[in-house]
Amino acid sequence: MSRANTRDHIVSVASDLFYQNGFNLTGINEIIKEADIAKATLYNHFASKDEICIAYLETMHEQFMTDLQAFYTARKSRKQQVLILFDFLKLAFDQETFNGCWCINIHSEIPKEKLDIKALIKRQKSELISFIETVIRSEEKKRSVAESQKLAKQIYLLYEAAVTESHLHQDAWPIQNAKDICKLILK
Amino acid sequence: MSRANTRDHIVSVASDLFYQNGFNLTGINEIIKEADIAKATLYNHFASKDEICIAYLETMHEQFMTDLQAFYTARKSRKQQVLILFDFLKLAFDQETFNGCWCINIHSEIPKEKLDIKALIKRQKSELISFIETVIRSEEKKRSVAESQKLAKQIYLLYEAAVTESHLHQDAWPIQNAKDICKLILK
DNA sequence: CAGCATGTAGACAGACTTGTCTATCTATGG
DNA sequence: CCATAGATAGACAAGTCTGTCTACATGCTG
Repeated sequence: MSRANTRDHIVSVASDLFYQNGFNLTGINEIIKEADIAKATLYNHFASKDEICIAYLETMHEQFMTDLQAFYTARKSRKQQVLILFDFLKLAFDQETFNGCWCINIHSEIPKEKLDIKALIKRQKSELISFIETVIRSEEKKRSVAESQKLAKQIYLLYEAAVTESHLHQDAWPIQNAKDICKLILK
Repeated sequence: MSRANTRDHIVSVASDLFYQNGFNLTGINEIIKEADIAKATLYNHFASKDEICIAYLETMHEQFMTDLQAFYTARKSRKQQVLILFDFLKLAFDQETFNGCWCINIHSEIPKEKLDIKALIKRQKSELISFIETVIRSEEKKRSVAESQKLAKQIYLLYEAAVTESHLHQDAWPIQNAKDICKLILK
């Protein structure tokens, strides 16, 4: 591991630990041990555990949006493109590392007073809604701006439910059902 | 506080703390302080913090189902009865103490290995699905068993999304949108 | 090669965690 | 009233947490 990548390495290791075990149940000492770095190194890169949390959210989100975009782009010839959202989720669900929505997990764990983190999560969710809206508007069926925005929000809700509930129930039925509903509201 | 109610009192105090501040961020010492009891008293009633958690989930669920049933029973003359689910949620959302879904919060916080707690949450969610199914089947429109079950699951997903996302976004739009979708799928 | 930015090991501080335990007190019910 | 179940205050144990700090080492770049 070169020094140029130390920060990324820390975020990567912390991300895995946070996502699998939870933020509060992952201690600083575990991160440095897993990352094989000194504590001072960690604190050279991050002022606090909360900053690592923010880096975690940012990194996960960026990767997620990048992967989703690529998934979408590779399937641009299909009808009802937005349904790929659920196919994308199904692939994630089938991974052994799937542990639900990291944003929801963090949101459940952190104190209410951590407004910066909560605001970040909201922004990221809004970006997802915007992506969905973009996909919808790219389809043949023309809708008004208001319609598209409402539809995007509704599809977002379905997607979010599918993520959280497939994890909670340890089953894919929420994904399939959410997709079925999505087909209905697209008509 | 009479001794007959000590256990209930502990659960009540712990429930508020867990729901507002999170399970992991609420310590035993805080519970005994808030409940104004001795530590030995707490451990006389519960073998561990996990047992308090289970009592918390059971108590919250029981209260929730009781309240929901009452809410439903008081409105049995309306069409599309199942939509009251979202009205019920809106009332909860408007409470200052609203903090999302306690099951989801706990589910996000506890280690994967706590299979008993996860199983309990699943059972409780299944009870909610069953309730929704009962409501659906009581309506004029006749559906097959399979149809009712699928619809119940779909409405459940909408409800769950509405709870979690209204909390996350600190806004009621997820509730309204979920309700709109529900109207659509009921046709 | 040399200087310096960054990394190291790990001690330290102060706080907190969950659960165990003791001697004594108190509320309840017969 | 009396016996007992349950409550009390709080010490104790062993561990963990986050963040600070020191003296030294090492990798990188000019």
